[in-house]
Amino acid sequence: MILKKKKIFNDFAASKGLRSTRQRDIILDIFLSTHQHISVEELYLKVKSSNPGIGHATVYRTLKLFAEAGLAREILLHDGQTRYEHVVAGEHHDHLVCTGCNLIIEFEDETIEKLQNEIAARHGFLINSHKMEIYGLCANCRR
Amino acid sequence: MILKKKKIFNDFAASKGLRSTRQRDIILDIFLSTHQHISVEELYLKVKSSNPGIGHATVYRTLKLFAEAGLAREILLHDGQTRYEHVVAGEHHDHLVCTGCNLIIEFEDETIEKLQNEIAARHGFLINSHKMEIYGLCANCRR
DNA sequence: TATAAATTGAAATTGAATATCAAAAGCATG
DNA sequence: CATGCTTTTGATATTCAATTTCAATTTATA
Ligand SMILES: [Mn+2]
Ligand SMILES: [Mn+2]
Ligand SMILES: [Zn+2]
Ligand SMILES: [Zn+2]
Repeated sequence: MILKKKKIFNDFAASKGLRSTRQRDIILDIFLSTHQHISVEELYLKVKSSNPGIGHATVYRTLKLFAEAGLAREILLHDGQTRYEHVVAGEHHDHLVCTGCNLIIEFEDETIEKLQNEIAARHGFLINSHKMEIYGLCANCRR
Repeated sequence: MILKKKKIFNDFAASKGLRSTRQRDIILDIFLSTHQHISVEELYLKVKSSNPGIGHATVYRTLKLFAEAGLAREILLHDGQTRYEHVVAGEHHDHLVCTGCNLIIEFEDETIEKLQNEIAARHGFLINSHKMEIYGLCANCRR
């Protein structure tokens, strides 16, 4: 799985004429070792702890490349921090976000996706992406 | 319609013990005269053109009050600018956003709303709000 | 190895949004 | 309509994420 993702990035890099660098390898390794929805700052700190030399700008730049390569998806919730999550080929999901404890639950709903497509078609839109987030309180935070 | 909205704000202000100020009246008038999805900066410039004395901070503060009063809804699209739209009592809609020309089309879909409620309930969530945006190219921008 | 081009990272900059705080304005009271 | 207290305002500073800059370093290719 991890190897496959590395291959995806290498192929992307090759197709774009990007050079292979130690920094990108490290950042990719660490990104792949994390769980979902990590903020750039969190990842930067993780990277820095084992590789103090790697800079802020490089982490930002590299995560954008991962998104472009299809490895990562950028998600903007309501906390002013850009987060990235892992893309699983052929899968899509949206988010339930607890405003109490920041818990994020993923869900997918085919009917909603289909309706979205219909709505876009009805208005002549060619869909590129969509975002859907439901904000509220999770079971724990309700009481 | 406009009078009704002004009353809503006045009642809100009264209930909160807020004072009535020239600035808030002006900003409300101008907000109510605009169309949907205006950014804070856009509104600020509009306000300043007829009332050069009114400051940046006051516009930000006042728009937050409008949202709190239920007159306005804050919307965060993918351009880093907070926008506000008019709230129509009892109505809700989501957005189709053209990444080519920034056209925004509003839509509502009861089935989607119902499914969202079901999903939240299934996970024990108490919904506070949700956002759903579909990004793509509008009919014009497609060609 | 030499050369050209891409990459990096410290530091500066940007841009939206908020905080600060002295001055001004609103409001209740006599 | 003056007094005194509280809220509001707005110029300015500050914050914070993110981007830009650019000299130095690294990579790829010959
Ligand atoms: Mn997710
Ligand atoms: Mn709208
Ligand atoms: Zn929670
Ligand atoms: Zn368009």
